[in-house]
Amino acid sequence: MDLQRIKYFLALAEQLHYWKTAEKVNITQSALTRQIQSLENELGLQLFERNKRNVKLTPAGKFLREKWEVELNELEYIHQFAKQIHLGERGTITIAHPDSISASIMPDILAKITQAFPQLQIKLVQVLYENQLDFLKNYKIDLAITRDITSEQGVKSKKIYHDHLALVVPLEHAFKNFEDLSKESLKAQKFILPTKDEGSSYSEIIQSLFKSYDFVPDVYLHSEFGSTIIALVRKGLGIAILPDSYMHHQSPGLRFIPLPFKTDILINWRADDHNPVLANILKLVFGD
Amino acid sequence: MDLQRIKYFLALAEQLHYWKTAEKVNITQSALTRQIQSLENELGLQLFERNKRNVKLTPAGKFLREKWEVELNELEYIHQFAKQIHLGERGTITIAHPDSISASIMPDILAKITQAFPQLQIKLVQVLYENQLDFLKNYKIDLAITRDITSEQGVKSKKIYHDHLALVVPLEHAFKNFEDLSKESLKAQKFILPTKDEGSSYSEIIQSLFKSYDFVPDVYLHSEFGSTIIALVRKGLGIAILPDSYMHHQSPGLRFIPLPFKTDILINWRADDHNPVLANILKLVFGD
DNA sequence: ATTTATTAATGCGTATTTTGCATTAATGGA
DNA sequence: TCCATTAATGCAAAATACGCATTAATAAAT
Repeated sequence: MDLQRIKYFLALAEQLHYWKTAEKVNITQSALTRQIQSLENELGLQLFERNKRNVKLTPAGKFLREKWEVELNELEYIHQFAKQIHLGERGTITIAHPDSISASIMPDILAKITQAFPQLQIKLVQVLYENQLDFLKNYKIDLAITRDITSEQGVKSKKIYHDHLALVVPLEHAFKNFEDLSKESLKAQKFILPTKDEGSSYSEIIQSLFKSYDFVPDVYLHSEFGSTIIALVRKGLGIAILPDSYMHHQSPGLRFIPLPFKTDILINWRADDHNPVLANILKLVFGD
Repeated sequence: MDLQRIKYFLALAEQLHYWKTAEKVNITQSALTRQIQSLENELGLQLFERNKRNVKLTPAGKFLREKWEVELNELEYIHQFAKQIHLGERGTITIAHPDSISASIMPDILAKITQAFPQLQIKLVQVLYENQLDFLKNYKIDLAITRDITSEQGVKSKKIYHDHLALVVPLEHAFKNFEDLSKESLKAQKFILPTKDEGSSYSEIIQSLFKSYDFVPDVYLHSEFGSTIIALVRKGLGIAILPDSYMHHQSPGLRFIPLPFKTDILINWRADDHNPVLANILKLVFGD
């Protein structure tokens, strides 16, 4: 059954006149007659009571007119919706991101996305560094924003940003600026650092920082969670090294001392993910 | 858009394999390929991600699969329903009938109808004799069961039953049987009769009854409503002449004395009413 | 009662669309 | 590197839809 036929039927049901209806829907009266006839045959019922003079809906015709009207509208809406999905204007995307950038880069990115595609559903999740790739490959997340460089097969990666490391100390701490740091002064400190992860570029940068001062830090606590580390530093339990993005969090009682070490922020996604939503978001993130 | 195409799509969305799907829906793989292609063109979106080896739904395809499944089921249900309307198995019919037969013929008729067409909606109404034809012609009722013969243009009529007149008296009344009636005994009575209606065959029969005894009755009260008349008779306010169908009503305290006068019960309907429900009901009523 | 105007149905030739067959081209696995 | 699998495509045939002209039925006008 062709939906066009149903549209012809609806037009005729309104006009109740073959000629006028045919003109209105831009076919000849003969074609309209046959369309209605084949519709009736297909359904095995009569839609119109008609003689050579009058056209009138049968009870079944009246019923179908009402129902089809609704169904056609629904279908049209569905098709529009599907088109939006196709264009990447509708849909859901799950993004993992580190806590550190949740007050700096993430708000920028999210603002861009919601402005350009207000219909998109965005799910934000936090995933341990070690799980990110797994989650990506298993479709638990679609996009991973991370500080780790990956050369995993099937995962594409691109740098979108960078920030610097900073030494985080309580306000009353002796360290005021970068020049206060030395092998000796550092040796006296207790450190709270991120979980040491083999192959994590972020950890490596911190290691190379310590190497540049030629000493091994006294690390008595590891945490993957920046907010935990910050809380501990504020309580005077040690000092930390964190990306300076944390300065954007509201963190009174702390001093950030910038260090000359860059950390990259990358965005990872499945190479074979053809979801138009992803394409749109990547375009948006790389666009400027 | 052809619904058949959507069915092909749904089949392919399940199998994700052109050859197998084509076989299943009894067309060739080439035809299926083109059906899907034209569906995609028509919608302006991609339904499947495919290379020469794999077939996979796009997000829009997934969405449409889900929605179309529902819509197609709805449409199928609607078409079945319409078919039932066409066959006169579904629908509504409004029937007017006199109060007198509501405990005798009507239950029989209604039992027949609901047994044969359990899905039918029947509306029963009581209409004054004088309004019946108007209501019929103005589509307020579809069927009028009445005691009046009509030769109205455009209204068909057929006798379906007859009953007899009966004299209705209180139990303690002197009249016990037909032989007690005479010109003199009748003259002493007060009568409660139906509203006298010009051209009403029912009234005419009652008139001819009185003529056969050659007297003019003392009628001090008219009512169109049999139940009213019966209540008045029971209270001793007079005697009445009613169809003996009223005997089927539960009416203690009354005696029905049968009279040798028949009244016909007819069924009227619009000659140009092609509602299949009506046809079915007429067939049922006349069928035996 | 007869004529006229209107209008849905239909026969027929043409145009369009769909289909099946055979082939091609891409791709994953041996 | 070869082979098997499989979606896409060129082409001719079949099916379907369409428009034009005509027909037949009927309501309105005379």
